[in-house]
Amino acid sequence: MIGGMAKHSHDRGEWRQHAVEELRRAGHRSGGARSAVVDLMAGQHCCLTAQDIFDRLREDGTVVGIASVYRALELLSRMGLVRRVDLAEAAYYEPAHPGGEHHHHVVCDRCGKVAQFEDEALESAIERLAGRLKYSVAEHDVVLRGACPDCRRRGPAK
Amino acid sequence: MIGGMAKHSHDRGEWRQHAVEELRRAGHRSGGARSAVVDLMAGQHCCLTAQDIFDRLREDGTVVGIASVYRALELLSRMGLVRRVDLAEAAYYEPAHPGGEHHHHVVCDRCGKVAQFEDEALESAIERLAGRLKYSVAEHDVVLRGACPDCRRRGPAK
DNA sequence: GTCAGTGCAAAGCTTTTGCAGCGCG
DNA sequence: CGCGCTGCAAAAGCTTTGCACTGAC
Repeated sequence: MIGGMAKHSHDRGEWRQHAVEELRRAGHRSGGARSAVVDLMAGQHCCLTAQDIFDRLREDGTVVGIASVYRALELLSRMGLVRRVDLAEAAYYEPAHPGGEHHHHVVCDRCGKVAQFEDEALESAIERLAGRLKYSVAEHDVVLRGACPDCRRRGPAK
Repeated sequence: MIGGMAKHSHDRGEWRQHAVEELRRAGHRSGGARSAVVDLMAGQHCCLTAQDIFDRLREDGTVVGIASVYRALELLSRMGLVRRVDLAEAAYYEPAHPGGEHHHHVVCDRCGKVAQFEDEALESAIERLAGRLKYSVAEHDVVLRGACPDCRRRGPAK
């Protein structure tokens, strides 16, 4: 359940279609840069930085301005279509699935590798706790930090 | 290792003394800027940005370079004496209490106000979940986002 | 006396913004 | 054909780094 196994019930096209539809419904036109970002994001199950997205698009031969990548992510994020996760180095973005499907992240202290996990007990603890706060809680993020299996095996740091 | 049991009432001086001691024990000399940061942090129970610290020190008549504030926080953070919390706008720092006393944060989407909470059930959910991961988890952060009581009362956003 | 700690200024990064031109609808 | 989308370049934060100087030990 950690690394790269894509075992989501959602297939990529589903999210892509949903996103495109929502964008149009909100009155947005379909330009090249944002479409490219949406297409790329549709193939992701975990998080990428704006720079990652910019680089991957370029590798694929789709050259866009990085400002447009940021603008697209900002819009998608504001519309709830992507989720933004702020880590120390930069902001990461990943497709948000409407069904409430939902994961969080573990970051390796040493090499920076990010993995994801899901946990039902965690979610319900947060839900219950949120009900007791004076804030009306809309979202949440959990970030764990530690040593990934590789770094762990390589022995204590430094 | 993760959760604490009850909440200790640490007084400020206790943390300050502990920090000073640890610093000396690690072979660090005692300069003006870092001491000022330690003194200020000792009086905090929740998080401040580097800029906040810089400003408050200046208000108190203690003028230091902001680079020194960052250097002090980086060191204290690396030594586990302060905890660093990365939010969208900037990094926040707060004293870390050795006893495992431990809280998390709720951020208002609208006005940015940060509050804190503790939850035993949350801590143990995280502890249990961490045991199942391939990473060896050392730390964790939980950030909730939503509307604070004031913004909530002021009615739906925008 | 040495060398860690400090301040200032400059540089580095990520992210945002201004603006002119292009092209979707 | 108007206005939203885009790219470029410049600007705007936050944070780090280079360097010379000061002061703790």
